[in-house]
Amino acid sequence: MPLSLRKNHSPEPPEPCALTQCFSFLAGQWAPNVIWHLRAGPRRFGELRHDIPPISAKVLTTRLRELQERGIVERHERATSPPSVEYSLTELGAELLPALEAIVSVGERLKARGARSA
Amino acid sequence: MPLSLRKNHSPEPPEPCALTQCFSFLAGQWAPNVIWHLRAGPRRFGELRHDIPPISAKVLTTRLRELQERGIVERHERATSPPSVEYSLTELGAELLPALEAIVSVGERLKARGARSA
DNA sequence: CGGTATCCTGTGGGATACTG
DNA sequence: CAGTATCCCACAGGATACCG
Repeated sequence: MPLSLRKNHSPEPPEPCALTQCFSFLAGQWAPNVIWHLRAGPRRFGELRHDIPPISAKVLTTRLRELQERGIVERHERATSPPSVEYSLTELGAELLPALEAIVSVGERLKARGARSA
Repeated sequence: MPLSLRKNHSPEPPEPCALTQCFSFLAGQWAPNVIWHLRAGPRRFGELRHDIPPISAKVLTTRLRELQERGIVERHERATSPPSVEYSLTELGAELLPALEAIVSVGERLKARGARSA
């Protein structure tokens, strides 16, 4: 049976590629971590910087700006001295959490079962 | 209240960073797509190449080799002419599917609600 | 504290050509 | 068909320095 006649599995990811679409919300290896560390509530820039292993200020800023533009996180600035800025998930952003939780839980399981990760 | 005294949210991702660990299984933007297109059963190299939007042979090979080493996919070669090679998910690899499904479904929802993705 | 500006690098990934 | 071999590049991300 020629290859060309083989039915295309993947009855069709509802869109050209829903997966890719979806991963675009998590673009850059740090975005998921940012979202993750905001899951319990608002958090300040410096806190995020320390929460998330070794992320540079530059990259953190960049990711936060992106996530803002995509409506995933919100920025709240308070005019104090020294300055204080809090970031939090929007309602939209919160919707990503179940997916991240799924990823975490499967990651744990795989690790427990001895899968190599790098 | 000084920043340093603020309780660390994220009661602790069970490990240093389970999320990161977990994402490492999906490293490279294509890996998830490979896994995804194997979800319905074994698939040949050329089929994957055509299933997955515009992935180059080189990259597909690379990702497949990696996923093999991590015990996520299996390679089955048949000594025919022309050669035929099928790839499939291992039991371990199949465990990633629920997470991918979660990602897809949330991606759909976000798109429907007008979130920008890039 | 919460960033920006600059510079630099690694590497994921594309294009093209070739092979068993 | 199922790759390998080369070459090449964009760009995510790190380091360092500086600013309001």
